[in-house]
Amino acid sequence: MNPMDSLQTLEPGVDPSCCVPSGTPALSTEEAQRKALVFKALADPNRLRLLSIVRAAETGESCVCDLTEPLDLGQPTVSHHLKILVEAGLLHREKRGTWAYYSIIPGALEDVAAIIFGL
Amino acid sequence: MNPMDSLQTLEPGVDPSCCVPSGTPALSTEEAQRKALVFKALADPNRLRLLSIVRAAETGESCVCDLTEPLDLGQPTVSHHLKILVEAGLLHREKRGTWAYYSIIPGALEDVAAIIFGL
DNA sequence: CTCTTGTATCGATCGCCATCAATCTACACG
DNA sequence: CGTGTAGATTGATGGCGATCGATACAAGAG
Repeated sequence: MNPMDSLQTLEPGVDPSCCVPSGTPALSTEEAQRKALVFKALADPNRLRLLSIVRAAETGESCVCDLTEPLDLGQPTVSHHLKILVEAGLLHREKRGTWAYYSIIPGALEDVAAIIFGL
Repeated sequence: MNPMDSLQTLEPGVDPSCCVPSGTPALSTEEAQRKALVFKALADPNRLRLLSIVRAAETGESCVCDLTEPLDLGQPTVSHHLKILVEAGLLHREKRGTWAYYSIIPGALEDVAAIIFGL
């Protein structure tokens, strides 16, 4: 479960799906599983709202305390959702002092769109 | 649970999210839930493979019997996955004779990408 | 060092979902 | 009509995930 490993390694040059022969479908089992991870992260309403809030923030980043209230969720739950978004390669976590600031990784949303069109 | 109702009504002109005031986050609860439905449909490896196979088909459509084998799943399970994809507004189902043919709804993938960039 | 505050982790619970076996429906063919 | 086949539906089951309360960890304030 290596963080920062989902979107980054999605389309390496050695991707065997570029010219799939036959027998196996266009998408291999492992590829499908890896790509599904990103959509799993997006498949929760509260996580979509988290991304929306973080993205709409003026500074481009938000700390957990700013995210707990508008979602009407407990702090552990919000922290859990943020972790999932980080592991999916969508959010970046930076701890400054007591607070943890989350921001959208540049290009992450474009990468997700690329997955969709690359099906 | 009205089929054909997920992606089609995603961006009507009256979408209240275009100029959200404040207080509530950028994404309302209902909006987030509706948009999450599409990603839920994409959040399963086997469903991603289904989309991939249907999309790669020469005729642009496939029947269930062509999809059961490459996925190594039972026929009821494949039928279930296809239903979810249809209800998400991603696949179109057309029954001709004994067979049911599934094809990707034109513009559906573009609509999903629009959701991502419109967060 | 102690206290407080922000955040992460743990453990448990509950509901949803993926899957299968069995059954049902619809259609084609004699 | 009966038979066979493609597909959908149902019911049951096992596992994963969303949520919470409690707790642990980290860092600044005093």
